[in-house]
Amino acid sequence: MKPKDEGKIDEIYTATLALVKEQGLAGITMSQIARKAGFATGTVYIYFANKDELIVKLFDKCINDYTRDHFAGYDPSAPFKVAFHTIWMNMLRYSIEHFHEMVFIEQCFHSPFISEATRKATKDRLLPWRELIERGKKEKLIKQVDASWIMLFVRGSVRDLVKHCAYHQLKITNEFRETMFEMCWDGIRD
Amino acid sequence: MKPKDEGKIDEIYTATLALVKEQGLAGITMSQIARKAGFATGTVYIYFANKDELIVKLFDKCINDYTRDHFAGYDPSAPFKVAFHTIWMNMLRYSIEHFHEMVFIEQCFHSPFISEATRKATKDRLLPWRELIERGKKEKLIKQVDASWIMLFVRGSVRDLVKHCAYHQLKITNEFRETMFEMCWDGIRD
Amino acid sequence: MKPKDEGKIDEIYTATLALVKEQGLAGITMSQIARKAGFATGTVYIYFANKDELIVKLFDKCINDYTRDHFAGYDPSAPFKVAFHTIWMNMLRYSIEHFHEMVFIEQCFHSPFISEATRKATKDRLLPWRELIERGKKEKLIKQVDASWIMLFVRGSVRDLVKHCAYHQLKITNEFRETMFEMCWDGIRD
Amino acid sequence: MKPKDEGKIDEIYTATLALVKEQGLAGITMSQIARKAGFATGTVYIYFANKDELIVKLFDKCINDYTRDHFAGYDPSAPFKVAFHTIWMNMLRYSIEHFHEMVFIEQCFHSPFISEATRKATKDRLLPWRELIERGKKEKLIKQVDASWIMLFVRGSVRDLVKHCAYHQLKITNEFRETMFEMCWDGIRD
DNA sequence: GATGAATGAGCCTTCATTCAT
DNA sequence: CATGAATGAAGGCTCATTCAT
Repeated sequence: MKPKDEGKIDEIYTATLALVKEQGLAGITMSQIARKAGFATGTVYIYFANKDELIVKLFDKCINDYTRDHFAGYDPSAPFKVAFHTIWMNMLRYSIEHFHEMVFIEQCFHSPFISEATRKATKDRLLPWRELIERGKKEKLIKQVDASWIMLFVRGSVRDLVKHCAYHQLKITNEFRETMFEMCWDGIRD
Repeated sequence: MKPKDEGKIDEIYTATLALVKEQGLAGITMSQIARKAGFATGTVYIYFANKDELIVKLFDKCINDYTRDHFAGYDPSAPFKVAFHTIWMNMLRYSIEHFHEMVFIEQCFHSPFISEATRKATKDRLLPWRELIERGKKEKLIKQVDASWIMLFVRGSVRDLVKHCAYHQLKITNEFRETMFEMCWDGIRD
Repeated sequence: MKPKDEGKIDEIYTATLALVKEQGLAGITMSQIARKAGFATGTVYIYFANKDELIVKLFDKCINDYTRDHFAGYDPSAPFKVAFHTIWMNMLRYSIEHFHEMVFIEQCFHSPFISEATRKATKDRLLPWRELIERGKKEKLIKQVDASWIMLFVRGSVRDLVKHCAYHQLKITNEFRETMFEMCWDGIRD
Repeated sequence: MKPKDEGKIDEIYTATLALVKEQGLAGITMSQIARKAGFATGTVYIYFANKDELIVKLFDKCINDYTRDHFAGYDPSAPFKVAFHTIWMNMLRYSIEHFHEMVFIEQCFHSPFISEATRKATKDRLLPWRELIERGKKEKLIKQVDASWIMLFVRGSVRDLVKHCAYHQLKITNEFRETMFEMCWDGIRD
């Protein structure tokens, strides 16, 4: 008996992400995905009930990875700026290494695939990040501004920088990283 | 093709933008657009040769408006920070008042509708903005960082802030505007 | 403007019935139906939301016609045997002239298309027929047997006779009609 | 192909008949059959080359049983009415005890599975039944009517009565049997 | 010009059949 | 033999586009 090969799920995910990056959510087809992943159309339906489920499950996985990666090596007891730096760099790294995922998540937010509920659930996963910002405010290290605004300010700038680099095939140097970090930091510090 | 009723084009545009905001580029259909605009499917084809042309023309119009609006009331001979403030506020205002357009542009960037050439042509239109940044660098008012990075840093943060406000139906107060401006400004100033 | 041509519905029905007679409900396809009716596949979907709806609506129409036709020229105040004769002949005529419909109804009864509720609703429509049988019993003209059994005895024999004739392309003469009627009548009379 | 486990064939048959009764020939799938029979899809293909063969062989088996059962305990030398009674009761018993088979046979007649030839071959198997009818005519015990008509008259009424009982879960009493027999008999006797 | 019915190519999905284990 | 994952042809349905009114 041939057991279900769960590894195929990742191949399907990878193929989907690549196609969405190239063509957007509009216009990708199940047969394209299957072809790119290297098997027959029907095979995709062994692992996913339908296109919708494939997109939604991939979305969930991406959101999971995205939020989890923020906190790699994060030590909440470290000094604020150190902790902030850790998360900021994680955010940057994820965006660079998972550019396809970033694009996919963005496209999903305005699509018939993702429900309002899913959209809203996403932000709860970044609670420790929000708490860190609040701590920074309490320690008078950063501006007394609504934490959401700080978070968005940081994420928005990171995202557009990464996109730019991705589109223009720029290598992202350590110098770039630190320069960008300084800009963010200067923007929010008290 | 010289249609009598030029206003219909705008109604088609408005309908399209609203639908894309709700459902993304994926899943909008010509008949949906027509219905939302208030006329028959065939009518859309009197004003646009096909779906592709509709999307591309709307994209062009959006990019045009977007870039043009940056420079409303912009006086290149004003002091740097004043000029920068003008453009920054224009950018913010556009993003707020034309949220649908912003979403649409974003979705188009990863879609089969927009070619690589179109994508790249966009940035030429912001030349005066780039020149202003270069001037700020020369006047040692802002950091000695690649102008593109400054531009992206600014735009990215503005975009995510506006998105957040749009999704959460937050009113955007003058206090908010100035606070955000301060963050951007502190981020880039020397 | 091209108005919806309701006549197309009948053409679709006719095509469907012919195909079901030839191939059974199993194996008829929407494109076959469309081709036989003489238009494109998509056209069928202008008049019916999906295959299911097409089958169910056709089934309803057939049941309607079938039951209605029983009572053509039926005079409840006529002597029992005359009234019975009228309905019996109507039943026979319908089965002969609407052989396709008969086959279709039969196939639907054991199909995923027809619900239990629909199945049960059908028999209510033959109430006057049942009442006539009850009257015959009261007048001691026919056997004191459950009315359903009488009805089924009659319908079953008629159906199989008609099927036989249809399959063997036999002409149905008046002599045949009267002979068959006599058999039925002798079977149930007291 | 000499499969070890001949019993599996019967399980496949039983599963198929049950499914056809529930859903009709339309809409039954090989995997449904396999699941209902209790093994894997591929297993069915060890015993039958394909779906077509499965249906046709089952059809043949059903027709065989059906016709064979007519003549259980049948003594051609018995008086006509006794012999007729025997066969009539056999026919009724089969229809009751093999209701699924009856439905299946009926569905097959209008399906792409059964050829015209198969359809016609069926009736040859009832030759002794036809001969008995002819004998009854010669003995002036029954009406001088085409034997086929007599046979169909009898079979049709039996079938619909049984269907009715099956659908309404009625118990079939001996009284019912004899009453029905009387109706048939009165219908055909001279 | 405006309409919306008609068209048919193409997408999602199912399912008969095969085949590696 | 038995299994059920893999395959891909074919069917249901959608939707961009055309065209008769």
